[in-house]
Amino acid sequence: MKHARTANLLGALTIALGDRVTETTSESAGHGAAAPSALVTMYQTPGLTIAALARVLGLSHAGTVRLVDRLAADGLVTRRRAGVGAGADGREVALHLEPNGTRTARAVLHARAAVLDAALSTLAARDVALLERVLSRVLTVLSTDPDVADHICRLCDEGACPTATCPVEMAIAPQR
Amino acid sequence: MKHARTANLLGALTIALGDRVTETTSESAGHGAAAPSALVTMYQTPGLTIAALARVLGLSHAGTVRLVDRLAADGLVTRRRAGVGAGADGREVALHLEPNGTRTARAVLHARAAVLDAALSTLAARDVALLERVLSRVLTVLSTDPDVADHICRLCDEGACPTATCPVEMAIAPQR
DNA sequence: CCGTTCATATGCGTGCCGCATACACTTAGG
DNA sequence: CCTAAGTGTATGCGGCACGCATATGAACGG
Repeated sequence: MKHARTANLLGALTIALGDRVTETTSESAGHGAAAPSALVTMYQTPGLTIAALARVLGLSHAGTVRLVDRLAADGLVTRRRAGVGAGADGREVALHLEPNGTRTARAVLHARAAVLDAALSTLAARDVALLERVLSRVLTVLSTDPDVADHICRLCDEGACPTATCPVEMAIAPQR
Repeated sequence: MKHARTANLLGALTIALGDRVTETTSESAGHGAAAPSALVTMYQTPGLTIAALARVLGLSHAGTVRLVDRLAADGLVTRRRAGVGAGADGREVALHLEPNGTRTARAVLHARAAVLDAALSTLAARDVALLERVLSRVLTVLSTDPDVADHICRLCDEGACPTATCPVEMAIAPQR
């Protein structure tokens, strides 16, 4: 415990922001805590299979099936047959957002960004830049393999942080 | 969205650390996600009532009753009659940790600190000091009233961050 | 063809929560 | 006092979301 006080403050911030992000994104999506991540993931990676989505979300396959059921019942998501081309696998399902789902995913990203931006609102520009550097370094430490990386970034806005510059992606790039 | 990339990295860190802290503390406590906070709160504020604990945890009163039921069934917590003195209220219950509960609360705090400290492990001392200052500033912004403050600090280690120096407490001190 | 493997789906049980209500005790009014 | 309102705690009930075990249907090697 080399940095007890800093660690404790970091834990408090994690709770404070985590609560607020979970609350606002769930509300935006009109579903439980897992739905926002699912919508954002499908928004940024259209055509995902159920199994792939389950890995990103850290849910069981069964739980992911039920989650997609709920989102589909709400008209946010559709299951299509995957791979119309040569290597088609009739068992797989390709997940795509409906227009409503796309709007909802954008709303989720917007709600999340609003919470996080507000937290940074009183920092001086220099402090923001320094924080950005430190955050990148910490995220690099936590990104141990591609599965973990996808899980960490399940709610990320790739527009704000392109894959090419994402510290999480760069940390595990050799393992892709 | 003035600081889109920094905000996004902060969100990713919130998810990464939040997941790990929730997982390890729940495992340490041998119960669900709310139990660690409950144990730590009772550890640092012995004799709390159910209503007060419910406010800190952000649960309904009924949910808190059930949570205490589970912890008591496990031999971690006892309900005692509150206020043996003059202003005794026979309806109130004073929550106290059993020896096992105290050990478990310490294990929870240790597990949390281990996760957070590991995240900071590769930072230079200067960067840690900088981060500590920035975190304090951000937490100040998020601490709007005493209820929010108690909720943010529900899993905090007061030994690592005494009330007198806690930015969350200082921000809402005038309202106490 | 036939068995194995794999992706998806479903039956069933569980954990944890909230709402509405009941109960226990306190306090204020007549 | 005795009654009525108020407050802290507890319980009946239902729901959401998840996991485990298993079923269904498609792909592929032999």
